[in-house]
Amino acid sequence: MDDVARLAKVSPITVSRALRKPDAVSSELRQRIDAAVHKLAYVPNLAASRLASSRSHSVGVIVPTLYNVIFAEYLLALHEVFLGSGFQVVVVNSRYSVNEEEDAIRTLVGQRVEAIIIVGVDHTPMARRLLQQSKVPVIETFELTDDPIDINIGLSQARAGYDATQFLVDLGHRRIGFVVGHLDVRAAARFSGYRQAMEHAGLSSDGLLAANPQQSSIALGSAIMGELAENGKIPEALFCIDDNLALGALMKCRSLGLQVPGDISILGFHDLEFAAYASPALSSVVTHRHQLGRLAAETAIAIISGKSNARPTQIDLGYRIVSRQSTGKAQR
Amino acid sequence: MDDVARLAKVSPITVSRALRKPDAVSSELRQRIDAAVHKLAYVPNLAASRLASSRSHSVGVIVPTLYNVIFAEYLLALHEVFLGSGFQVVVVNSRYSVNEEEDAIRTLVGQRVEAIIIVGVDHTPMARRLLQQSKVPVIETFELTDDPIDINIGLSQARAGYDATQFLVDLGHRRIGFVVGHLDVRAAARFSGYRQAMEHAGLSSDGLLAANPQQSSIALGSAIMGELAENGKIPEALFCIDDNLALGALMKCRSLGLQVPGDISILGFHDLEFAAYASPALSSVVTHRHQLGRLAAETAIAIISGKSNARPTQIDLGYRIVSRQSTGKAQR
DNA sequence: TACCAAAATGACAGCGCGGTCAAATATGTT
DNA sequence: AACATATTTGACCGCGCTGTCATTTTGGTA
Repeated sequence: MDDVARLAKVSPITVSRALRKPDAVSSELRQRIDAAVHKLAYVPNLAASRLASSRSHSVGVIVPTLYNVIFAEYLLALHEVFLGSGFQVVVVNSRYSVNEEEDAIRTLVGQRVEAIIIVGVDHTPMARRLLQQSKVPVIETFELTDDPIDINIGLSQARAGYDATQFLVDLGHRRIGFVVGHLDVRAAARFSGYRQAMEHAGLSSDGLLAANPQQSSIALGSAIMGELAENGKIPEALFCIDDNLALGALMKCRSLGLQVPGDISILGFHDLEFAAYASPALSSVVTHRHQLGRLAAETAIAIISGKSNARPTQIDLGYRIVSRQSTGKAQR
Repeated sequence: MDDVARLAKVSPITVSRALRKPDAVSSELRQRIDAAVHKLAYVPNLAASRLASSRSHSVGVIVPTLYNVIFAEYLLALHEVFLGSGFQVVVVNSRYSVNEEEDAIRTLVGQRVEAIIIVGVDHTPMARRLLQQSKVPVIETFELTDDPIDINIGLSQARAGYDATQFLVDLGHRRIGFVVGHLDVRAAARFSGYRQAMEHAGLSSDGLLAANPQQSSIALGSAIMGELAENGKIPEALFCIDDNLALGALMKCRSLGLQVPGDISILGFHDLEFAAYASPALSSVVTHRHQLGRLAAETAIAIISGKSNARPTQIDLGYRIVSRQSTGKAQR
């Protein structure tokens, strides 16, 4: 910065000011300084800036994985809102592990991010403490909890699982399979909803769980469907934990010559972009990832800038079941 | 840090040391310090640490978008390598704009990241200058260039486009359409390869470009195919800029009653995970995103840690065409 | 012209940590 | 016991910037 100041023949502090609040500096000096900055290709040291101002101008986001469109859409929405707000978005992934999540939190708190937006509501005790102690707004997303750290925006995964299952029950299906890859907490919540719905309907869910602890994918859905067929245990309906599994199962059914929804109904989850374009079009449960991301970011900005005096504790964004062609009435 | 030191009855500098190089401190003090750190839930201020040590322990990655599986896979590989290396990965997206890319570079240089890994080889003059002046290793990926800033790992997009087109030509197709959404630089390079191949084969490419400047998606592929059919301009073969468009087109063909590959051959690009599981399985061009990410990260680490004296300038990872069911010999 | 308020500029100190070197302590040798 | 050496701990300063307050300059008014 001294070099720039020397070149522009002003004091270093004026350079600092010209860079941060250009309006506070006369236009003549501003021009001289801009020219010097450009000539030297000077880039301020953010570490020093952050240390001196004790503001990081950044927010932290923790997602379980980057390798899932769900979170990509959510991050996209977050970025859209934060872009132009002057905040840098630091994205860290926890790889579905609460311990890695704790590390991620430590990193973000260490950076003194001004808000932390995190997927999920399950954390290690230390993680909770770090978040609380950091005094920054914390926004837990995707799920709902009775005991939010600060702000909680999401949907009830268990209720969504329940209602999705009920939707299949209402179509007259009795042997309803549950298909899942890696059973993370949210998938587990949906599963418990499924089991409850089955029980309430007086149906047994024994032997109807098709799980395979891998990253959910179209390939995995196809493989699981293949196994079900091989073992001759094809249910009347499948509730797949996400649309990737559902599409994979759908495609496998086609290559096995099974009619969807004639022989088997298939219901996905999340309503990914391709669901409506599959053939037959995939029924699914709409979750509002984009809205979730946008709302989380807007809430964070409102709190940071002190505009939000009465901050809401919890927002339930709900979900919606879309019935397309892949589900139909049971044939008896 | 002073609080921790007081609680552990040692000097602050010893706390600092115990946290950074635990081996340099006697086990008794280390235990006292760890206990104090835990009790206070102390998290060091990274800005101060970075300023004092002039090391950021972070690397910067710039991608055009997070909303594309290609880059998600690439980032996944990068993260895998950097995890446990002690480097934090800072991901910034440039939204396919060289100006936003320049901003992103400024941010990363401002943070004094210790390496910059960037998608693409086209930058503003100032961006090049900032990168060069920053003195950190710069790795340009995904494309190849004659004039790399530092290190360049990728594949020739133009040659891939050429060979993919030639593959369709060799099957006997003459009216080969090119389907693309938003035409970013890499898509443009593939397109130029396509045109060259068509020309060399003595074929006209007039009226065979089906472009729609949106984010490439299954929905878009479906829509574009729908338009082609409506206008009665269905080509014998389609080279789609990526598998999303290809799958969308494929599904649309099915709902239109068009035989693939009987009536029309469809070739995708990137060989996304679902390509092999589509029905008919999608022919595509394999690009090695995972390897690309891994290699970029490994190279970065090698250079930072000074292990790489003779650093390679350019690595060509190539590509490979996989012929599945969606492409077949021209029927005449 | 003298004076005042507002705008523009500058000086100083300190943000919290780590590099460097000095001091203290432990360990081994004769 | 006396000494040399290795190991452990501590003191000091500065990293590069910004908040605060002091000082200077500008423009407007009586």
